[in-house]
Amino acid sequence: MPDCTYYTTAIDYTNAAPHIGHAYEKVLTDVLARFEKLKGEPVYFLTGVDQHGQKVQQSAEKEGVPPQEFADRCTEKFLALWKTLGVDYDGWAATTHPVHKNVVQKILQKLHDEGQLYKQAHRGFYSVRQEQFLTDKERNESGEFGPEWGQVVELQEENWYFRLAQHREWLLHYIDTHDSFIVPTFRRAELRNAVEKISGDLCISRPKSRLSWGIELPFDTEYVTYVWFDALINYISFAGYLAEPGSGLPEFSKLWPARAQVIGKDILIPAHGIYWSIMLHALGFPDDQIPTLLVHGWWNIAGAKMSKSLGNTVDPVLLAERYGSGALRYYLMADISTGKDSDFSEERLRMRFNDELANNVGNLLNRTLNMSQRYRSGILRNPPLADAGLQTLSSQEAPAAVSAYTEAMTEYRIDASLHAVVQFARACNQLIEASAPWKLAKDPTETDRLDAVLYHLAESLRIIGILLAPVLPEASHSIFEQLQWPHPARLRDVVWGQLPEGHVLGIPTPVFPRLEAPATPQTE
RNA sequence: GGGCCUGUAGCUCAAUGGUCAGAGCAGGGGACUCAUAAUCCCUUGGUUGGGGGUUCGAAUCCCUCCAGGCCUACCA
Repeated sequence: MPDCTYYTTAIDYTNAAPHIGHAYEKVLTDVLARFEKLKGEPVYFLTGVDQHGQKVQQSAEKEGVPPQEFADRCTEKFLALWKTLGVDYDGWAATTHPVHKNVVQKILQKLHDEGQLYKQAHRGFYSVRQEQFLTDKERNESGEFGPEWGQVVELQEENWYFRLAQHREWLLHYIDTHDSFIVPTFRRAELRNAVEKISGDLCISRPKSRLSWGIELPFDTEYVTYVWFDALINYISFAGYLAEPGSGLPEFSKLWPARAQVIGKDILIPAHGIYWSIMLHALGFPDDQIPTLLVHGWWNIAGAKMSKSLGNTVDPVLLAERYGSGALRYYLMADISTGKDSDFSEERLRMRFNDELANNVGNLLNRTLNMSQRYRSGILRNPPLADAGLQTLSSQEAPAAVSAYTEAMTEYRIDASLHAVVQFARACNQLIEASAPWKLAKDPTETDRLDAVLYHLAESLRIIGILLAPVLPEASHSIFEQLQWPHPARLRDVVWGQLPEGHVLGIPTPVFPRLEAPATPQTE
């Protein structure tokens, strides 16, 4: 068991600007990492960018800039977005980094020396214009390659192959005996069927004449390695695998295996489920060192048919500007159940934010502090009082909310964990109605009851602030400020009764101002 | 062609084979005034896509059909 919880995300390809799906995956992983911090556990969160490859090379040529410059420019957009969204990673995996290149080459050499790689000629149809070999998939109805491919010639080319098929039986057995390999479980069957159909090996090289923007094969310098042996290795190269002394990277044995590798459903088969697991196995990683793949779904675009002509991607930068990064983070976490798809809609973003955060949680804080200031000068007292409603809140509803939250978080069900928090806030609002502090305030004999109600509300809000921290770190901080709770968010503080007798609460300011529909909606 | 997922209230989604299929939003009615025109209570709304089957019992398991989505297709 590693000492430190390690999470990775897929690394994004630096050929286009980030969209909502990129933002979702990183926020999801950020929330998981922040939850570990909330528990006080060490965590290492790695994300990054995949900068090599043919598309980057082509796009750079088109713009007349060196590929590194093109990749860097695109990388900036991702870095800026993570900053805006509060994605707080510990390690940054950029595949053009020398440390990474070095590890990739060591791995290639090792596999080469052990006979896992071989060179073989392939004969096929090649499109000169598109600079790629064509398969039967590219043929049209009449069985020919259409004019979009330009001149098509039949030629022969030698390349390096990885003995993938040799590990097929191992992988099948591994899938069958390791329930937690793929989360959610319904993806296992899909992967298993794909593995059973593995027939050939994996081509892992491109001749430099066709692709120069990549990592050179150490044993055959006329070639660069292609995609998978470059990109996938980031998960271990930046975690300190085979690192030189003094590299400044983490100690590999403390991180590996990762608690989960967060990826989209589109890259489970074949990339991660097959190539990556077999690569690790071939490198000698034992079965208990193969990490869990947490496979998330996609955000589909509502009304896609209508806005197709406009290009229906959703720009997370624009959304964060319009609604704030907190609102966007909350929506992305609350409105999808991990693993499944969901429809993206700005209207739902506003609806959920307004209902659950502004009206429910935010207003709860506001009315509580306001009543405390108005009736009791903000001073908290906790008189012993036999009141069934208050007792239920403190001894049943609060602990139940915490345990439902924690359980859901542990199972990566962020939506369910947020639901538990919102439900608890709702119970607090109900308590206010039932106890009507504004009436108690008018009756001098009810002072104790008034104090007890306010104390219960303040404690509940303190707990809510803690639980919201992974998803809404800024809002959580501002709840604490208004409560004058001096500690950072820590899960151990969810124990009831931490606010001391005589504690003074702050002045209320809306933490979640209601969102209004913009004049020019993006996706509605 | 092969495979996977989904189909439950107007919308978004819940329900280890076991009370009467539940929440939130939206709709309708009412209450309250501490609060961000917020909150609270009551309420309308379902032949669980159709049809068979297994079972004492099915939204859940099996078969089949329908609809939608996704992956994959001797590969560079």
